[in-house]
Amino acid sequence: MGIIRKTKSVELLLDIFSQNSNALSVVNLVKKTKNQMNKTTVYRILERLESEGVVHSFNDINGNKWYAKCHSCSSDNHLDSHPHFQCKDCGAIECLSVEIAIPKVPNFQIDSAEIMLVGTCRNCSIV
Amino acid sequence: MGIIRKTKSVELLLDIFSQNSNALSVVNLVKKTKNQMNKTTVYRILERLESEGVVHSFNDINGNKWYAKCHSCSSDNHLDSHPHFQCKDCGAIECLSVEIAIPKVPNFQIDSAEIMLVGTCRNCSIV
DNA sequence: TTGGTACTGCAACATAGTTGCATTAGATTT
DNA sequence: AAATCTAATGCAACTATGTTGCAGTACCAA
Repeated sequence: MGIIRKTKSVELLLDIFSQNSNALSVVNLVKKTKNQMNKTTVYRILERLESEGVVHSFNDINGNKWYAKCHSCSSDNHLDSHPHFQCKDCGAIECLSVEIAIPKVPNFQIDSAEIMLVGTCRNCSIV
Repeated sequence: MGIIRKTKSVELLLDIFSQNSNALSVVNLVKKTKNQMNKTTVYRILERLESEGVVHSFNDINGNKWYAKCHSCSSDNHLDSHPHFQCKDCGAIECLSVEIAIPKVPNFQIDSAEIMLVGTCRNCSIV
């Protein structure tokens, strides 16, 4: 597996990720790129980027898929077990660079954790 | 607001919840009850039960909606900030009765947390 | 420059969840 | 026990997210 080919679509998406420190929803990415590529292509490129360890994905509190740049992932190992923060006012999501210890629970074999913190972001709480 | 009327559909759903300690996905509930009621009714009853504090809802790692009985919620206040555990083999979800401290993160006003722990459940790890 | 194949676009599909509206059936009153 | 009010339901049509198959296109290596 691998990003074997650097197509224009791949480069556009990588560009968008490099210009955004926040996470991006697939819905948003499809909208942003609808003049440049088909939604199927967006979905497939994101899949490839994730399997390469370039981005990681997660679902927000509404069940929609989001992607964000990885900082410490590889293709074999998505180390990032950081929490995500979603603003309930504007909907934006940020990765928080806090390592969260996955709680040990007796009798459960836990491999990973999805932690979504919900609140009000800086911009929205100013108003 | 309130469950003003105890209809047969409401009682059937309450029955199903009382017979299950695990969480139930809406998809599953719609299937289970498709001879007794319309899927719209399932969605609307679950909404009402949630606003009453009888059940709480959350999304699984695939973005689908689940409901589980509340143990310490009221209609104003969903106190349950417990984590959920989803088995990646069979897909079942259990509420874990562990109180998780919502991490404090500087500069973020956090109101609630959705914590989904992913692993292998007892049944699936025996095999 | 040529050829293999990864990648893309398109159309059609799958599934979860929502909405409007006419009808039905709980609960309450008489 | 009948009348009444309106919450609750069924249905059909819809929206949105995400997926699939396949034919055609465009990367990249040789």
